[in-house]
Order: sequence, then structure tokens, then C-alpha cells
Amino acid sequence: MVPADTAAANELLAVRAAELYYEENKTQDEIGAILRVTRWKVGRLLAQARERGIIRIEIVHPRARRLALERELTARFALNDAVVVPAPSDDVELQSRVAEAAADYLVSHRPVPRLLGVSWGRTLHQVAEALPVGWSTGVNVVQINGGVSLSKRPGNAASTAVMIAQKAGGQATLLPTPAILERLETKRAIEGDRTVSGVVQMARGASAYLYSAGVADTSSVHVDSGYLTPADISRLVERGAVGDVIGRYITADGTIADPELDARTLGLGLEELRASSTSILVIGGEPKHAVARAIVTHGLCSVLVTDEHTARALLGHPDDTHDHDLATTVPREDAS
Amino acid sequence: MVPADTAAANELLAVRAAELYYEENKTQDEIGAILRVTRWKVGRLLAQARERGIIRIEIVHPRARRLALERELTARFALNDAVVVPAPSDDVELQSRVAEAAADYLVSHRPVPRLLGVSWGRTLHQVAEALPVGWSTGVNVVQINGGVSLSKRPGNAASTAVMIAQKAGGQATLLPTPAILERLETKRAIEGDRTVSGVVQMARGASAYLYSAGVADTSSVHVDSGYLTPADISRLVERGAVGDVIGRYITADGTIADPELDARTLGLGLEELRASSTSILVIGGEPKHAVARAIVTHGLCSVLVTDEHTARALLGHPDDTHDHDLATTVPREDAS
DNA sequence: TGCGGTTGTGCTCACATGAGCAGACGGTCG
DNA sequence: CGACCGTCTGCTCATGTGAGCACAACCGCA
Repeated sequence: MVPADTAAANELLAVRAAELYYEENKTQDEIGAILRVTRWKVGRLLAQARERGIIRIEIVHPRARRLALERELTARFALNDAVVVPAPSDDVELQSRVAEAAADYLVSHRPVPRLLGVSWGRTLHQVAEALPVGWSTGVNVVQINGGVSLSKRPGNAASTAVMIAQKAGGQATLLPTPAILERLETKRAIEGDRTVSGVVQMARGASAYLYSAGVADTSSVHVDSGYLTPADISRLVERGAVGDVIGRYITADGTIADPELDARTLGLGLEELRASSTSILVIGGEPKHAVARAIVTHGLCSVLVTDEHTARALLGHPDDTHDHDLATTVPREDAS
Repeated sequence: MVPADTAAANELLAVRAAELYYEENKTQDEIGAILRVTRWKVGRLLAQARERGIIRIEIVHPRARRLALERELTARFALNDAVVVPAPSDDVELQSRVAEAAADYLVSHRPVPRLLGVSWGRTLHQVAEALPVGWSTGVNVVQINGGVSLSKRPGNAASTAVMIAQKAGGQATLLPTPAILERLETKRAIEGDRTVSGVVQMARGASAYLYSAGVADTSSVHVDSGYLTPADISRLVERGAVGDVIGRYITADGTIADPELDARTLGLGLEELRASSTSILVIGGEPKHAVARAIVTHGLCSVLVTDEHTARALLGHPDDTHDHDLATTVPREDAS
């Protein structure tokens, strides 16, 4: 090992070089003159400084992305694509940034889907709102799971699909049925109806899907809408449900939590989602980590749009927030 | 004004370009290919991004400095030099970083002083400790104001001067008298003593001075050492004293707060300090802002070593801590 | 419609920079 | 003591990048 002296002296030099280069915009040559080293050494000092994390470059913008995490996610989970936005401290802000990112993704995604299958919920509604008018031309939209019109929340199932379609100058086809039926026979009957089966059939043929997921707890829209009772949720949680994907509750293993309930759930099946070449999952926020993991690890989505905390949780990374433990290194060097 | 659309679209493009350039290390040419613009436009986007503060480059290192502030300080207060260190949250840490910076400055300062006049106190002692052994060769040190040997604190006046001299292989000349005498006659008598007057004479001939300053409150070393009582301090404060420089209490106007007291204070005078071409003030921490301002605005120091908060306070800058108000700008742009 | 003024564009050219390489240095081990 | 090895140094050369410039597009204004 080289004498510690030299290493420390170099570190200090590197700091000085970095200051002159990045804060004073001097050329490496000029810096060399000041620090009395050759310009090549200055270049090397700067390289070292970057490596060791002495120089921290950050892109501060609400629309910035975390490309490194995106790359890791696509690699690890065999995704076609991933979008990771930096997480603001505020949770509401986080949701809208993720939604915005999803909108951006949709706008620039090629090939443009001929027919887009969408689910509904708070997240999806935000995505719809974030889409600019004229985001595309002639994209038709089909609803892929049963929806609510009785929702108290602004933006029910129908309006989400309609808004997305309208803004692209396309038509929306709705699935005007409950999400979950009380009795299997009723579900079968409705499913048998020509109009309904036609929509489901159309949904199966969509060239891309855009959906979010819910958490298995009483804050779920399913409870709000009256499709499920808090007791139903408790039962699902007991069976290991972590959340729902297009109305179907799954466990951490990516399997249906309650087949009987699932049979009464109307709309596209998980297998169709899995088989699709473009299924875009939009999901963010701490409570949804578990569902996100279930979906992503079991191939239910091909594109993931999320926030950086969720991304890190999925990858099993510590949520370090840039602590390159520099404050601890307080070197001391000799006179020159 | 250009359509807001274009501006927003460019901002987003700039963000994407910045990500690819700084996080992914792509060349501007490659980025151009990805974003479908020419490489010159990429260059301009990056320049914009830097200007607007979308890209934040920070040098995170305990020994980093704030060159921009240093430049401003030297310009505003006609200093020969300034050293500003980034302020850590911890106050103890701050003191030691400022001291370290002062030591660094002393080590690399040219011309090397033949004889260095030093004051004493907590700060100066830390500077002495931070100096590396052999920081220079043959620098002699002379104490410029009366000191304490009775101090309870580690590192009294004598040891500070001695340590600085020893580490440079030079000799220390001490001023072994009280800082402030009770009676004017006693002060005159001591001053008349050949040994004492010799030292003061020597101090006047120092080629550089290194000193700190104290706050006018009861935490002062002068109170601790028994030279002043809390009542004395109260009286000084009433007269507008903000702190002491080499034992002499001054007001915000840079004048002696209490001439009678000052006459009983032994050591170098303020005018000698002001006249010196190299008088290095080492000062940091919120409580000392007022003294620092008094010293700096009245030409008592030619070199200032401090922390960034003090620097900003002196310059009247808001202590913004990098808030380029970006989080508020949430643009929206059209499809391409 | 025509016309300055302003803004944005693609380019040339000179300069700044990183990759790669031969030699120097300094320590280790036979 | 000298051969060896890893590291650091200063260099050449190819490439990346910013300044400056001419021109095009577009604005308001007559």
C-alpha cells in the first residue's frame, strides 16, 4: 500500500481540483497551473473525485427519472421497460408524479397502441388527467374490468376510460357492469350477455394494457364501492392476499387468493394480462410495495412505472438517499 | 414571448439530456440520436439546464471550500484572501473545520512569515492542533496579547503559541502577563518592564498575525480566567461591545467599547493589526457573526477564515441552502 | 403584405478532454 | 544486490465539446 500521506494529499488535491473545475469553470490546464500539477494529473484527480463520490451530481426536477434503477428493474424482472421517478417527501405529490410519468410514457410509447385496455381507480384517473389533449390520434380505449358508477370519488371508472380516449381523439368502450358479483350465476348470466361478452372479447384483443393495483385493506375502492365488505377483505388477507390487479386479489406468490371470489369477478383474467406484450403497471407509494412485488415478480406486467422507493424496495436495495459516508473521512496531510 | 409549450418541452428535453449526460455518461452525440435533436442542441439544452439549476453539482467533502463566497468576501471587504468552509450541522464540527482550514491556509501561505504573531483561545488552540508537524521550517512565533496560565481549559495561551512554533521547528516567545490588569498603574508598570516591552516590540514586528475573536458574553474566556466579571461584561454590552479582538472589546463600529478598560489591556493594539499586511482572522459559528462583521467591515483583518453561514451573514445573503425553487415548476407539454 | 428585430438552428473551427501507452519510480523478494 | 511487479507519470492522438457565425423562422408592427 502507498503511504497514507499520499492518498490523503491526493484526496485534498482532488477536492481543490473539483472546486476549480465545477464551481469556477476553469480548464484542467488552468487548474494544473494553480495546483502545480500537470493537466493530465488534474484529469485523473477529477476522475477519482467522481468515483469516490466527492462530486455529487444531481438532477433536481419534478420530471427527472432514475435511469440506473430503471435499468436494474428491466434486467432483474425481465421487463420491456421501466420508468422510475424520484420520490418527493409528500405522498400526494408522489402519486401525481408517478401518474404524470405514466402519461409521458404513454405519449411517447411506440408503436402507438391501436386499442388500449385500461382499468380504473385513483391512480388511473390521475394518469388520464395528466395526459395532454391530443396525446395521440385515433387511439381507442376499452375498459378491462367491471367498474363503478356509484363511486363517491371524483372520476369514476367510465370517466377515466372516456377521458383517455377523448384526449387521443378515439372512442371509449365501457364495461358497464359491477366489478364483483354477489352470486356466481349472476356473473355468468351477465357475462353471457352479448354486449358484455363483446366488450370483454374486445378487451382481450387490446394491443396494450394500462392498469394500476390496489392494496388489500379497507381503504380499497372495492370497499368504498360496496363490492366487498371489510369482512371480505379480512378473509382475503387471511388467505394471504396482498392486493388486487384489475379487480382480482392475488397473494405474494402471484396466485389468486380466493378462487371462488375470483370466479365472481368480471373482466379480463390475469393470464391475458401476462400474455400481453405491453401491459403497463402504474403504481407508487409505500403501502403498495407488496402488491407491486407480487405483480412484478410474477410477470404480470411488461412495463413498470413507479417511484424510486418502490423501485428500491423491489430490488432489495437499502434506501440510502445518497450517503456516500464521506463526512466520516477527515484526512490530514503534510505540508508540501 | 415564445409559446409556453416550447419552453416547457425544452425543459423536459433538458432534463432528459442531463440524465443521459451526467448519469449515463453518454456523449452529446448519442443523446442527440436518442432525443432526435442535433448534438449542438443537446449542448445548448445542457447549458440551459446548468443555468436554470436543474443540474446541481455539489462537492461533498469536509475539506471542501466555497470559492464563490470567498471571491465575494475579498471583493466586498477589500481582503487579501478569504477561506470559506461549508458548514456542517454540528457546531463542534464547524469549529474544527474552520480551524483545519486556517491550518491549511497557514501551511500553504506564501511568503512564509518569518515571525508569526498569534493570539490565544479555543479557536487558536484548535488551529495549532490541526497544524501538521513540520508545517514549515524556522517560523518563530510571538504571542501578541497577554495570556492565561490559570485557564481550566485544555491548551492555554502559552501552549498554543509553543505548539505552533514547535511544529514549524521555530521558537516561541511568550507574553507571560495577565491580559487585562485591574489598575492602570499596574499595567503601565508591567509594560515598562524590559522583558515585557521587548516581547510587545517583537510582536509589532511580526510579518503576519493569526488571531480569533471572542463574543461579549459571560461564556468568554476572559470571564473564565477571572480577568473580567459578568458585571464587567454587562457594562461592556451596554456600551455596545460585540466582542473582543486580541483582548480588546470593540463595538459594531469597530471602535474600542471602553477606553478605560482598553488602557488596562496589555498587548498589541488594534491599529497595529489594521496596519499589518497579513492579519488572519479565524472565526466561525453563529454567535460570532456580530464580532466578525465589526472586524471585517473595519479593516482589522486582511485574511478571513470562516464558515459559509458566517460568510453569508457578512455579505447579507439569505442563507438559501440551494433552493432554486424548482419543485414549484411543474410544467406540462404537448405530444411531440 | 412587407419589414426590422428577435429567437432558434446547424454549422466551422479551435480548444479541452479522455484513452491508451512507454517509461520512471519505489517497494519486495529471491 | 539486482530482478521483478505494481503503480504513477507525462505523453500522443483521437474524440468530445463550446464559442462564434450565418442563415432561417417567426414575432409584432406598420
